[in-house]
Amino acid sequence: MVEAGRRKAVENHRGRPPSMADVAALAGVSAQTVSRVVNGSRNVDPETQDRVERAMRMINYQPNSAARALATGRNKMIGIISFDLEAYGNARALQAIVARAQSHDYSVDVVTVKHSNEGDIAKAFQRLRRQNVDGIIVNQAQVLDSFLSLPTGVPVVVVDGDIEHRYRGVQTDHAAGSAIAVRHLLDLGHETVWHLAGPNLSIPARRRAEAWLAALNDADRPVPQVLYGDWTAASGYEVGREMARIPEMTAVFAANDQMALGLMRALHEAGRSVPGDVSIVGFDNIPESGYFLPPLTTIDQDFEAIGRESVELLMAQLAGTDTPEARGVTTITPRIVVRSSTTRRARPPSDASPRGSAPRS
Amino acid sequence: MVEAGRRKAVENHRGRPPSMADVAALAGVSAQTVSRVVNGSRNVDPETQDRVERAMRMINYQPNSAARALATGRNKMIGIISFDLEAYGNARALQAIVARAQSHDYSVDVVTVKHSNEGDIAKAFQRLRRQNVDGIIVNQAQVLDSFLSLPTGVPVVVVDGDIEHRYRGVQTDHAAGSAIAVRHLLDLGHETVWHLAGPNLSIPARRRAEAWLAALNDADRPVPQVLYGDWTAASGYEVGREMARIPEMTAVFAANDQMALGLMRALHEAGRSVPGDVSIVGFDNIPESGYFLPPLTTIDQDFEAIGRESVELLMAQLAGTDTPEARGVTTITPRIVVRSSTTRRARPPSDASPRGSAPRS
DNA sequence: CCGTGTCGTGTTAGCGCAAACATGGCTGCG
DNA sequence: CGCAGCCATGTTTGCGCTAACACGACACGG
Repeated sequence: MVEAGRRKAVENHRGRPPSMADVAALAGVSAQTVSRVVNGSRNVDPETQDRVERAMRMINYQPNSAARALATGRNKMIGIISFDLEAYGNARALQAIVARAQSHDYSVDVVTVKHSNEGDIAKAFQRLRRQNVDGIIVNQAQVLDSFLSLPTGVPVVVVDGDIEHRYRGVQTDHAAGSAIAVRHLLDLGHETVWHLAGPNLSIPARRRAEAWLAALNDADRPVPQVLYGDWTAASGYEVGREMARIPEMTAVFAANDQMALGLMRALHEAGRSVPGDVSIVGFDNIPESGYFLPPLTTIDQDFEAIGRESVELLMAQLAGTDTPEARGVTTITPRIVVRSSTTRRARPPSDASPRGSAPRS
Repeated sequence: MVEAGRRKAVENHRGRPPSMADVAALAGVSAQTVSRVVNGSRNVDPETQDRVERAMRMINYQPNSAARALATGRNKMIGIISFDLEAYGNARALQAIVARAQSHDYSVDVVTVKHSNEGDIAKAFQRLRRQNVDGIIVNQAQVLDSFLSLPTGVPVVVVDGDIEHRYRGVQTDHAAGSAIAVRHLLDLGHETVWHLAGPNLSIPARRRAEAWLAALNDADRPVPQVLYGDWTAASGYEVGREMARIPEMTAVFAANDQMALGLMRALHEAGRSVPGDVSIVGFDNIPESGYFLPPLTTIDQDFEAIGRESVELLMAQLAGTDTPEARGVTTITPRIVVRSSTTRRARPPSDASPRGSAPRS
């Protein structure tokens, strides 16, 4: 009986969910008036509005978004193309974007892409276009911008993508973050700073590596060879075992916290203490990094800001308040979080002892 | 000119994307025949099919999913309700679900819920219903099952939810995993095992705590007081500072890896070595856990299986091949990954002499 | 040679909604 | 007092697609 009542509330006599026509019949008005109430049109008599709203509640009416989309051409839905969600940064950015979109009453169609080759990304775009999304946010595109010339027909915002393309973008200021990290280590008296980089395909990884190089050049320091990981702790550990054999290495800037963790373990196993012998700075400020041994000094990215800005940029384009000529990129500035993995260099470079018999193999 | 050509390919003369009618006109057939080609109907002359396909490619036709949804009542879209994506397990499960749904050519509408109170979840359901999703997967519902009696009108699959409800479910066998963890520690000679639990609101947390208790009772061991964290490393650290003051504590089962990390740091600061003085087992096997100091013994969850099973269960219901009476829950068995954070108890409870003064780091 | 299928295709109608236009009652102002 | 203008509401139409049915051509068996 209760069950029957519940069914009744969800389906009308035609065995389908209630439509505007059902509401209209119940409230004694036309379907158009129901539509006006649903969409908050101003020109509705308060009493009529009340009657319609009561009728909607009575049969538990929900607007049909497909019909609305068909009639208006808009869907109140944005698409997100995202890569590996196991990566903390990607998941965080996705979370922030979804939350922000919801606050605008937009739904989110998420497409994940395993490999960031052009074919897979083109397929992702096509899938989203079929779903009639109103706009697309590409989260952390790890490829060059060639795919971005695909005709999508909808506004696109790119997060941490290549700056040279024709779409709106949002990005963390990787260069500023890297510069702060390098500066921090140099200020602690280290002769130079080594770099454990992310995969060269990744645009953020390249930006961080370039900024590290620039910061060393600015300070007129020797530039050690770059070593590459793939963002994982495992790769940090592998590369770290090689790095541990370099005696003159006293400071490392790792391109993310996971690789820093792997590096720390490798150094620990090699008997080199952090920060006693080697100071380390990470990037991302993952929630665990404050509890590593030792707690990691790192660069904090503001993912909330990335979500906020990317959605707002898309909304502005949807509303037409964003001029097409404004191809700018919104930049989010990161900040350093100093913990215990960095310290003043034990043997200062100024005195008689050999100073940094520079790079190596 | 190129630009104009591109526009032409995306829009027809009416300033809208090309429709079936446009394809039909170009191919010299009716719209219905185009529909048949698009949907792979068998009763189409190969030559006609070829002509239609060529026409579609020529004007870059994409079916309009809103119109299809309106006409058929199906949307090729499933909804996912997910909680905090910063939590590794949630992000992993989401990733797996999305990937699996895509392989069925279903799109995914993701709704995130900040607080798992009934109101917010009801809103999430409503939002998905408005978007006309064909089915819903609730990822890691952290509440009791009262909300699950909401009339949704579509099939629902619950991941790690309460087993007592009327929907299909998929879950990791938290009980089995916890039992393995406790058994592992007892087998190493520990008198009993302490438990650092997740928040009591969480169903997986409660299951793990209950299974820990049952395992101790089965082995007829004393049951220490449960201590609660909130899944974060920070909470593990806070609780850990208290735990470090309990001298008789030699083994801890932490309900996830992050809390285990915080606990390890607290013990380290208190001068108690892991695993020398205290052995620790975590849960989840996050990618970083193999690089903690020491590498963490933990219970590995098969998130791929969770994604696979939950989507398949939903697809079966959509296809009608799942009988409504079959209200069972698919269970995924986890496995232990033994690393260095656990070792044989240094001072065995029975004899006098210390046997095997455990290795360190 | 005519019924009965089957196959390829066309025609019609309607899914639920909102844009555009129509209508009729009322207000306000010269 | 009469007409312009506005307000609340109704009517018509079509968004793009597919279910259901219609239709002609041809095949085959009795």
